[in-house]
Amino acid sequence: MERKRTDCPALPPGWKKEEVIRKSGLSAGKSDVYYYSPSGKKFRSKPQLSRYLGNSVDLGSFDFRTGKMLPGKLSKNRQRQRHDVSLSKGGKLDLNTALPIRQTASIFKQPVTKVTGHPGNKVKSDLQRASEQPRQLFWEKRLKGLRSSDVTEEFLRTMELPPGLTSVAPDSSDATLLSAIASALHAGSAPVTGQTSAAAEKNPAVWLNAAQPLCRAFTVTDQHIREQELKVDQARKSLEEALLADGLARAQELSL
DNA sequence: GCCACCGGTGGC
DNA sequence: GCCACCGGTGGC
Repeated sequence: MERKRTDCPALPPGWKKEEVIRKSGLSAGKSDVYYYSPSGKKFRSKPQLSRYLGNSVDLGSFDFRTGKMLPGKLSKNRQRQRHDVSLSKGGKLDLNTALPIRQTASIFKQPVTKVTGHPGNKVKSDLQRASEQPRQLFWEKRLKGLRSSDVTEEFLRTMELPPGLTSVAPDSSDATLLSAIASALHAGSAPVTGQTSAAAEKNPAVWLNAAQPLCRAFTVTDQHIREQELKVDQARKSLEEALLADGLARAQELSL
């Protein structure tokens, strides 16, 4: 019979795809496609597969019949997906933007792992470094075009960056740089210093400091600090005045 | 009771 | 008109 269970390139090892040709009836000659999970569960439609995998997996561009990811096939779900790129329904970090992620043509997100324990490896290993996750060079480029919005889906106003901050990434806008710096501040506890090696621009594969955003090194002067202090001071004064006015208004309301 | 298999149909 | 999806059932 025409019964071939094959590996499926878009699915992890263990998943099988099967195509069964109909032998009789009005639909003889047509075929049905089934998938089998590693545990042996049979799937006969994309919705069924989707339900099983949960909403953390995007099957939008997965073609059930061929078993491949079709780049041109972005479903109507696309609009929705743009809004919650980094947070899945449960509020957990979605690996789609929790980096680094291997960019393969698989419906499953595959985190990058760093292998340091090759047998026979004579190189002295640095235990500190071995424990840290590798990061993909220029991953910040994937922040491009993403903007924050409020609950009404209205775009929020973005901040202006000080003129001293410039990007080392090719083809990078101010907005992307802002996202990259914000990500660095949010994701790590280390201070953001930017790329301190000038060689990073010429040969990023060797010299780029992946722990730092794609931002040229900058210096913070006493002047900068004073300006920032002034801003905070002004903000505090404004707040004080607002609270005072509010308190007066309430008091007046009560005495009426 | 299970499931391989084909029919029927809703949505495009 | 096509076909993805799923209901239904005959055979085991």
